[in-house]
Amino acid sequence: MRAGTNQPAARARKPSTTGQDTRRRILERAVHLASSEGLEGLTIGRLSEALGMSKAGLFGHFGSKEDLQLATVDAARSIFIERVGAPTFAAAEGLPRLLTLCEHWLGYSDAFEGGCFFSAASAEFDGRPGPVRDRIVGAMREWLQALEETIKDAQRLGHLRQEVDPAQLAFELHALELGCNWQRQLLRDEKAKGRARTAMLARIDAVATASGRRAARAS
Amino acid sequence: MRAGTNQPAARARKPSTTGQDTRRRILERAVHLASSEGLEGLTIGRLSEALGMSKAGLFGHFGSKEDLQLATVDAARSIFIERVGAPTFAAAEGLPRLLTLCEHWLGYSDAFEGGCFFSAASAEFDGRPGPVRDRIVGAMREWLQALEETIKDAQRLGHLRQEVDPAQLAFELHALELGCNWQRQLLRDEKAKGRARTAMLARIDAVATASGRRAARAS
DNA sequence: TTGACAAACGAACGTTCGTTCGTAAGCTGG
DNA sequence: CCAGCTTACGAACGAACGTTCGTTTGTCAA
Repeated sequence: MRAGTNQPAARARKPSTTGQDTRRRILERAVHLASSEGLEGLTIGRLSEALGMSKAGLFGHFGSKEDLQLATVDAARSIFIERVGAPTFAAAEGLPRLLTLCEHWLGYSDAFEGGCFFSAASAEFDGRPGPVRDRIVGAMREWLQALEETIKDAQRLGHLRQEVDPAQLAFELHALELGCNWQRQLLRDEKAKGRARTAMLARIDAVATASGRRAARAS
Repeated sequence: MRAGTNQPAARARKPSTTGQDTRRRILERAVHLASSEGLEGLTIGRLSEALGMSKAGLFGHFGSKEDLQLATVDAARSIFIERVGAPTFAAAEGLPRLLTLCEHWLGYSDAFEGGCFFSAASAEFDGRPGPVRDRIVGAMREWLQALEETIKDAQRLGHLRQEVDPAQLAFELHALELGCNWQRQLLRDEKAKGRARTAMLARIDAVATASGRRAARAS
C-alpha cells in the first residue's frame, strides 16, 4: 500500500490555488496545533475542521499521518531557522553573535501558540522509536552543533576563555532555554524569560575575556 | 452517571488479593508507561493488557480515564518524594542538604523507564486546561517551593551569600535538571548527568560562603 | 449453609481515529 | 471542444478508544 508516495508532484503549474499553497496553509496551522496539543494529539479531523476543509482533502496532501507529522517537524524547523538562525548569522562573529543567538532564542518561543515546538515534540517522542523521533533528533543535533560552533568561534576569536568546554556551555544554555519554556508554559510565569536571560548572560560573562566584552559592547 | 464513586470502600477486609493491592499494581505500571508514552498515550486497553487483566476489571478501580491519570500523577509524586524528598530532609540543613537534594534529583530519573515523569507530563499538559494539568502544576509548585526553601535555609545559615536570589537559583537548578533529562532521553547521551552535576555544583559553589563549603566538606 | 459484597470478567456500546474509494469541479495543453 | 491532470469532496471502512452492563467468582459474616 501507499504506492507512489515518492514522487511528490513538484511539477510547476498555476491553478487559482495550487496544492503547494494549501499545503503551506495546512502546515502553518499544524505547527501551532502541535505545539500545544502535541504531534500525536494533532488529529487530521480537528486540523481539517480548523481549516474549514474535509479530512480527505487534507489527507491527500500527505500520504499518511506520519508524513504529516514529519512535514510539521520540517515546518517548525524552518520557522526556527528564520526566527533564530538567520538573525544569529547576521550578527558579527564571536561574543556578539552568541549574545544575539541567546536573545532571539528566548524570543522565538512566541512564534508558537503552545510554546517551543521542539521542547514539546522532544518530550513527546523521546521514548517512541521511528522516523518522527529521528527527524526531531536530527533537527536538535543540528541546532546543538550550530550552538557549539558559535561558542567555538567566540573562543577562537579570543572572546571566551580557552578553558571553556563548548559542549558543556552549550548544554547549560540549552537547559536554560528549556527551563524558560517550562516555567512560562506550565506555571504561566511571565518572569521566566527574564530569569533565563539573566542566567545566560551571567554564565557567559563569567567566562568572557576583556576583548570579548569589548566586542560585545561595541556591537 | 458514575454514581457512588465517592465512597471508596475503605472498609477493612482481607481477601487473598484486595482491591487496594491491585490498584497499587496498576498504578506502578501506569507510571512507567506514562513516563514514556505520555499520560494520554497511556490507554486503558494497553495498560490492562500489560497487566494481564481485562479493560473492565482495570476500569473499575477508577471512575474514568481522567481519574486514572490523576491517580497516576499522585503515584509519581509519591515516588519522587520517596526517592528525592526523603533523603534530602534526612541530610543536615544548609548547603549539605542542598547538595544532597541535587544528587538525588539527578539520580531519580532512573526511577521511571521513560525518564522524568514530571518533565514529560509537564510538556504534555502545559497547554491543556483541566484537573490533570492542575494536579501536575500543584505538584511542581510544591516541589519548586521546597527547593526554594532549602536554598533560603542555606542562606539563613550563612552557607550561601546574602545577595543570592533564591527563586533565580531554584529556576536555574530546575532548568539543569530538565536539560539533563532532555539530553539523556532524546539524544541518549550518557554524559548528560555528569554535565548537569558539573553545572549545578559550579553554580552553587560560585555563591557559597567559606562556612558553607566547610559544612559541605564535613558532611 | 446461606446472603452479601467486592473484584474481575466478556460483550457490547457509541465515538473518533487514520485511511481508502469513487467522483465532481477547475484549470491547461492539444 | 475536449482529454488529462490536480484538487477537493462525501461516504464509508476497520480498528481502537473510553465507557457501560450484566454476570461470575471468591471470600467473609451471620
